[in-house]
Amino acid sequence: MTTQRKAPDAARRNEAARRSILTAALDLAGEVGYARLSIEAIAARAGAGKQTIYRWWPSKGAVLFDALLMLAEGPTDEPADLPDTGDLEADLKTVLRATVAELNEPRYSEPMRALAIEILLDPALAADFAERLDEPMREIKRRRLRKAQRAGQIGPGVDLDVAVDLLWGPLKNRWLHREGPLTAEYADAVVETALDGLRPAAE
Amino acid sequence: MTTQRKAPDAARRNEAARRSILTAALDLAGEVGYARLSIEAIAARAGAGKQTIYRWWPSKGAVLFDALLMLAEGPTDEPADLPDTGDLEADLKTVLRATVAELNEPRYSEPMRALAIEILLDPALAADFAERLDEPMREIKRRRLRKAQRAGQIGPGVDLDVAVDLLWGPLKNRWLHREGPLTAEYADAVVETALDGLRPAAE
DNA sequence: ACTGTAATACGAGACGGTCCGTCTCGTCTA
DNA sequence: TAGACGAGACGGACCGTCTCGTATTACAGT
Repeated sequence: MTTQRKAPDAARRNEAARRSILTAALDLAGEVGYARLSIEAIAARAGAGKQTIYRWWPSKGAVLFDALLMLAEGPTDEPADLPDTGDLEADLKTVLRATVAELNEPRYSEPMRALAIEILLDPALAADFAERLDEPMREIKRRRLRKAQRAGQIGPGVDLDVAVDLLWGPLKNRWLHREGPLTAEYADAVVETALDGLRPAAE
Repeated sequence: MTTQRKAPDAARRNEAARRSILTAALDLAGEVGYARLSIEAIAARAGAGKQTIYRWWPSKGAVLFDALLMLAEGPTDEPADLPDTGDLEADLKTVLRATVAELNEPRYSEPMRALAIEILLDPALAADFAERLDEPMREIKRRRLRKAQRAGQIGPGVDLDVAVDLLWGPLKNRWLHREGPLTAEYADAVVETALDGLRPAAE
């Protein structure tokens, strides 16, 4: 008794169909938003049968996930490491400003928002996303902060996970909940306030 | 030509039906989660007709919103102001620990999560929520921080909106995205780190 | 290398199911 | 007597599964 009902043959997979499905998912997510995004519409737009989608992806969210991975695989791959010029504040501003720019780009932002919402609804997708993208990204951030901590630019008692939450969390919130405009100035203010703290500078 | 098709007569409203619908919504949200929460199920559970729901609420999210307001209207009403003992750090820890406790209470947390998700999908509900709950709450937080700033416990150059984001944002993120356990210790660490900043204490 | 055959992914869409939001009913109440 | 109420029928949108006939692929055996 196998748990798998069917194991589709990856060697026979139609690459053109895969690409047109992912592209259709991205386009539709950008055009109609998450609430009106349906697998039927994706299949119709892609000129694909619904079964082709269900054969290769377990859920709508998984399609979106792969679609965004395809979009991210641009010219160069692997973000590897965060910049380290020795100036922590400048480096963080560079990174967060880049994030702001990306989140203001509808081509990325709308499908990403759709994925974020789907993740809230689907624990299996959440686990997959956390393992394949979120946790690796967090480790990259943690690594940059750890170097800064060793260099004495971050206090020795600071929990680096809390530090990551403080730096990237506010941006994520503003973006997902559309709480306010996402600007480079806001990113800078977050970095400065997180680094210096709320208390006035000690004399 | 009126925009309103019908204006139901509030004076004739059945209070028992209203309460049983809101209670059913809360119970179902807690039992099956947002993904499986349907208006049909709420009506069935409440022993109400679907039309009764559609007559008084514009959307599923609006029902949840009212249900949570009903739940919050406990013994005493009006949270009014955040505590001010003069010790900003202690006061913030008190408040955030209370928030943590509330968010760990399934009776509040599950319907709240359902509402949070619905808000992401429904701009009209988002606007309503922001106006009636989120912005007033933010103003209360801002007011407490402003007092601290005047008392010299927060730097004069600090943007209080950014400060609110730094203090409450990480908690909200952990809760909504289930990124990690929501503990009093985490709340304390956020307060300490946000107040002191990431940089080592100046000598 | 060439070609025949079996396997299987593919596009298309039918199917029963759930839930949507609207619409009648007949009843009950203010 | 007007209007809210419980109940549920209705058409429509998608869901996820299934069954077609077609097209493509892997793997023979010569």
